[in-house]
Amino acid sequence: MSRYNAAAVEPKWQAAWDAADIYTASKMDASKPSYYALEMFPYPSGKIHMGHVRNYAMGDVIARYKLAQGYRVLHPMGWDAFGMPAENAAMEHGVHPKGWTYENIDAMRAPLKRLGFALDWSREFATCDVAYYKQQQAIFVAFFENGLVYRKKAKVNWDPVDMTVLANEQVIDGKGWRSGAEIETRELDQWFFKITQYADELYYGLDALERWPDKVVTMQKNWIGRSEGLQFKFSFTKPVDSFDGIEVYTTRPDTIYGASFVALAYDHPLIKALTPDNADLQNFAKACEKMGNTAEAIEKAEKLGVDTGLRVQHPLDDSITLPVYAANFVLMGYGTGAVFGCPAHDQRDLDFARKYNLSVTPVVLPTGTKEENFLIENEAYTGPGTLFNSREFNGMDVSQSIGAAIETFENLGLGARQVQYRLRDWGVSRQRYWGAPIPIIYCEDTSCGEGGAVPVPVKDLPVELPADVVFEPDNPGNPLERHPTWKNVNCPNCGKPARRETDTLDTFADSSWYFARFAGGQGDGLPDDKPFDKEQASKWLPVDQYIGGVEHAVLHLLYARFFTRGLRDCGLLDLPSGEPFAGLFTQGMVTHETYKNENGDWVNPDDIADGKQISNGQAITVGAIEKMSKSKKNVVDPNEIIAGYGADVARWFVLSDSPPERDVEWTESGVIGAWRFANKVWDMVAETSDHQNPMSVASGADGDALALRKFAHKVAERVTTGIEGFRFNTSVSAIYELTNAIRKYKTNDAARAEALGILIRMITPFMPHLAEECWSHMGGDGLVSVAAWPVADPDLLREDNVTLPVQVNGKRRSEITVAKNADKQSCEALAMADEKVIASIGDKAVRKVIVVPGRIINIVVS
RNA sequence: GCGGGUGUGGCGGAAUUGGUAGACGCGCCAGAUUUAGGUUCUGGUAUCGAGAGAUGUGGAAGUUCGAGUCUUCUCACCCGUACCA
Repeated sequence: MSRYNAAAVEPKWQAAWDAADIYTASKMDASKPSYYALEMFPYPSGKIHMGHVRNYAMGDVIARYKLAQGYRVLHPMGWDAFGMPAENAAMEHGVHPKGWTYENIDAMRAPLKRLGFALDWSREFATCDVAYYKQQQAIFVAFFENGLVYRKKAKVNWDPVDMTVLANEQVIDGKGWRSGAEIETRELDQWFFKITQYADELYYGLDALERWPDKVVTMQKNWIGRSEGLQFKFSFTKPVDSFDGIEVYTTRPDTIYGASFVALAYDHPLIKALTPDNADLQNFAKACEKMGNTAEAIEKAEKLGVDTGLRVQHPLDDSITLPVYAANFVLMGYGTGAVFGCPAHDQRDLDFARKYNLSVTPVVLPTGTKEENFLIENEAYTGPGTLFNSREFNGMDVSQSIGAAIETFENLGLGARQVQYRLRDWGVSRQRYWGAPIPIIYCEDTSCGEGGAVPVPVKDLPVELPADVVFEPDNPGNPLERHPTWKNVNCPNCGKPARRETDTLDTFADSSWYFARFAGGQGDGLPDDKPFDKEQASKWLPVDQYIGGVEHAVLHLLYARFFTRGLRDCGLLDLPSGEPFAGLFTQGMVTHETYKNENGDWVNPDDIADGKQISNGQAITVGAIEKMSKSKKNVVDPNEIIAGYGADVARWFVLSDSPPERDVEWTESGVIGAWRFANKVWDMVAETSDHQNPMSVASGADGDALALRKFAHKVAERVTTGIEGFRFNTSVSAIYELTNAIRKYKTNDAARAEALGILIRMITPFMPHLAEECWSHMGGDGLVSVAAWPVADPDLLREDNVTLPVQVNGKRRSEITVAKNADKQSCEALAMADEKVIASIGDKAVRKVIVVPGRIINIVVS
């Protein structure tokens, strides 16, 4: 037999696809229905890894399947190319971020092409292309003009050594992840996108996303954190300078009669006003600022506070007064930065009350509990129940009393219903070079523009990154800031001296609209005078199927949902729902065993033979199965797999066995299995020498030939539903079964040709090169990549006879074969006559016989 | 703590309206062919039992003629999140 030679076959068909130009959306018949398949575009680190292979292989199955079904498919590829690693490389190796990035892109494009994905490369771009960030700046200006961008002072994590702002994720135990320096909190002018303007829409829009994983929807809902409650004001018992009360927010206004104190954040304006004259508050503020914000620190942190000496009146009974505390568990960033404490029904408040000997008055009685038996000790009761100790609310159920309490406050003019969000506006200023410059000019005349901030007129865009910047490892900071001339400009408004904003945009902005630019191509290219063609983009969007890692469940996917709404409201995009991705799939990771030697060092699998490390002979221990990562040395390089086994084998492997949403473990034996399968398919086709048309239909077949046809059509049905349901592993196993069936069927006749034709077309989305080679060998017309998807013939799916299991008391004892439409009586008669059934029943009495036509027969005896 | 998810052979996993549990692949066992080297082919492979048979989907209970699937409780692991008022 002849071995399938992937190394020779794969480039041949890739060239054929290129020559026929079959994956370019603009070349496809515009009258066909359109389908937009997209995988999250890669960061050009320089190397593709197995995670990429799996991600793009999944998208490719969808794209090729839809192509075969007659859709006009857009399946583009590009590069998420701005970001820190390029600047780190610049500092460490003295290279320019731009050169480093474009070299990496070239290094990654080649293996992606070798994998044979059905990608439309005509729309390729990198987010660091001037043409791209020029349009991103235009979007920024449009957002600015539509009130979606503003500037404010904000607290940031400032690294005094690297001289930059760090994201929260980059602060580890209060120290900078790179410099190790103690991080300071600074107030800096920062640009913000007004994502909170869409908080409600972003929240409720999630409910319409039926083809999103529940998990992601839940995570986004939690992130947006919508809550409904009451905001009202406590009045002081004695006047306080320049404050006429304390605004608090609560979701439990029903527990107002259980209130025993009011607590404010240490940085609440009222506390700040009191602090200069109060040593206790000064110490307290220092302690609060020091307190870590790691999960562990918060867990352990004791509920602490300082009595301010101020007292407020109970809003519904001014004879009751409550003490006012500064407390470390109240956050200025949420609600009003002030709360009332109801210790009986909130654990945090209870801990605090016990510490400072404040009263605990229960006001919610759990259903079925007697008042005299209900005691709050060290556990607050947060469950449902009936109000008591609450005057006008007594006897109400918690669920109705919340609304009643809000109404009471509103009627008395004391407060109002209020919706709160956890979501904050998106700070986009980064003190970095390798990003899109924020297109703002600060005029020396602060009456110009908005406080001197003037957006760069669209005609003056792009604000291009200067090439001549210096990266000094000892002087990190922002090279744009250090550039001798770049920031010096004249105000576009009034011509007075001005300076450029030297901050660049958060790179999450880059990935928030790239899918629209892909979709908004015109003719052969992407427009240079606008972000995207409105008509084209509106036609393709939303993306029909988006695929990527679950690590983007919140930030990227939320920012993109914000951007499409902003683009819509700026009139740039016609997308009423505002939703960029109609279907989302989050795929699992590619994992691999890890290995350690006697020193406890990670060992590369290549360096292991017979349980010993080749380079030094040390014994190897097999560790946990983990995500492939350089640090754990458990990475398998896709290039080596492609070179050794071929792209098809790599693709087939990452899609078989594990369900797509779960992790798949890369194993050598699994790869060999995939490789053997590819060879089996090729052998079957290769021995078919008389070139029967793979599109043929063996309509006259009977006997074994008919059985094979029926089976092939059944498998076609299963493979199709597997792909539709994102269960590629089940499609793969169905394909295996068909392969086994064809191999057992020895006759080289029309039925076999038909079954092979179905098989080849079904493996096309998974192993397109092998499929083309087989198709060509069989004498199929044109390219199988554009051949029609096999549709099961309903006549062949229908079975005339069925085998029914016969149970006695729920245990399977025998089986009978009956006509599909046999009536209950005849089924029962046949079952009762079965020898094994008779033996099982013995001398027991038959109580009941259940016949489920086409399914099962169960005989109940006793 | 809260939210979400997952638990099925030696392993990855099938079983999508409650109806033959273990498809398919890997591994393993036996045989055949070939033989130097990622062969190929045939058969077998949940567990206990010689056998008939019994048991079996993390555990316990329940609903049902019938439960991997539904209900309640419970255990383990994974992911997300964190003083959100």
